Amino acid sequence: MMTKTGRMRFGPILKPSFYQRDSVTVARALLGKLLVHGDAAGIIVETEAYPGGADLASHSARGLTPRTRVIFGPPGHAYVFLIYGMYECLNLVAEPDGTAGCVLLRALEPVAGLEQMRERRPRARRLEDLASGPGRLTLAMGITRAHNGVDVTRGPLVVRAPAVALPVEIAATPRIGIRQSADRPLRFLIPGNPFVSRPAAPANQARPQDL
DNA sequence: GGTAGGATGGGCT
DNA sequence: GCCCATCCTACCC
Repeated sequence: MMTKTGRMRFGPILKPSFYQRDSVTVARALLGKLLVHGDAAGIIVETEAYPGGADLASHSARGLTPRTRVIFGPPGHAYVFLIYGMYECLNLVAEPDGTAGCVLLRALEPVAGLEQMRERRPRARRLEDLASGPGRLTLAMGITRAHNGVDVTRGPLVVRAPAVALPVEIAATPRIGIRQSADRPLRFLIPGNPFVSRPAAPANQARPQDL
């Protein structure tokens, strides 16, 4: 989904009903949508589903705590947490209110506010490295733990549909950097997109006839 | 091209 | 006290 020509046009903000589905459905449906924060925006090209319940990789697996409260709350809100003492990761809460489940946003293809994003990521040499990883994504977009719990169906941090929806090919792979439930194919990405944090292994790439 | 190791702090046992 | 849903640098082909 390289958009070398012209300006990306934004469609409507995704409504709470978009998020009020199971986390795997939401993780797949978010591919090709636009994360927008102020002037900065990017196409979501890589996600991971963190269903609650039996998935021990999910923060919510061990129940309701001060940290996991947001994940059990209403859909369409941001869950932001600190990882490795240094970086922050943005999730979008899925599932109905009272049920745990969220989607980690792992990589964006930047389409707007590039100058601002480069200022926030002075070390990123290539455009492909600006937001290609969960920690890089939050840095580039100016998202911090101050955004934990905010409603992403009402600005300034929102997800929008593109003005012209395009069919999105989806590949599924194991999630990155986890030990529990490491084999479950709950990472979703647009195969061949150069902005993903890591390419899918060829054997795991969905072919057009599989969709 | 590749990988090993360190930085750094909150959550939970 | 241990475990991380990570990133960057140094160093080695």
